[in-house]
Amino acid sequence: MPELPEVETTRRGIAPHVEGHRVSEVVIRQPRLRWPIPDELPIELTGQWINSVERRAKYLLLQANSGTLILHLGMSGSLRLVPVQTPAGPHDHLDICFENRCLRLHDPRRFGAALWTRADPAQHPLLSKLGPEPLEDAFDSAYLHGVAQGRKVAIKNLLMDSKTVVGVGNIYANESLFRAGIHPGRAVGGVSRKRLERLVACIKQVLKQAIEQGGATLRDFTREDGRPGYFAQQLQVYGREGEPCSNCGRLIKLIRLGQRASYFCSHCQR
DNA sequence: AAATTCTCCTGAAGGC
DNA sequence: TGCCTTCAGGAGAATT
Repeated sequence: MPELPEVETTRRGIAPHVEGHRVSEVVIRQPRLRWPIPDELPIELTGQWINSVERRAKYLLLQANSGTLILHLGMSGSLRLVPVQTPAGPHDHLDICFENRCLRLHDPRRFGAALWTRADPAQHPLLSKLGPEPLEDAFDSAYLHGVAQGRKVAIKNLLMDSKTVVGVGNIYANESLFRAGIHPGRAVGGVSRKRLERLVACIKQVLKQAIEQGGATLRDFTREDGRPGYFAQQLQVYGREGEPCSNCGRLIKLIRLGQRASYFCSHCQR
């Protein structure tokens, strides 16, 4: 499931094939996603040059002259670059075609999105209330300490709340907390400033490493050329219930926090 | 206000 | 083998 590293991997993969290229055709095959793909998208986007491909949280922003295509991969979405005229299969929702290639959005579970805005995308309702990017300096221990003050929500739930920090989904929340030695269910208000500082460092570290590895391929995610990401093999707790902790050898446990699977070592994480 | 639950959807996996 | 049930999950909406 695409989290920040997978979306960033996708961005880096498609950018060279998209930036500075002109859209020759837009084909909506199956408009039903989280929200319908807007009918006017082909008229708005065809003929436009894509100036840049940026990422905000898990959204990809394809910036054209008159507006921006906002893409989200949901949990099963992927973007592939395919030769023009490549036959489409099930769950291929959208093609953005250029001279030599088509950018194809594939999303079986349809939690993704493809939207168009003529305004500043940062002001779009989906983006305007997002917290800081985890890899930017604004996300530091002072900020997290301020957010955590007086709250009793489980720290893992706070990390996965996009108002706190964006891009950290279930996989990387679990991994970050393991690296930081913090129990995922701990009430966030009671975690010391020093431990929050370590957590911030671990979040940045695990996200950077995952990006270097091309993201983690679990189930559906593939890169723009169809290759998998290789970070899945580096995961130390996610999906490893019953396996020995890589640090102490005790068995990894699984609990549910906010309906989400939370994996941890009860010896190493307190 | 903060925290929790619900909801969308479909493929995979497990049970019998 | 095959049908049935359960589960996974991002994130906005609804509810407590």
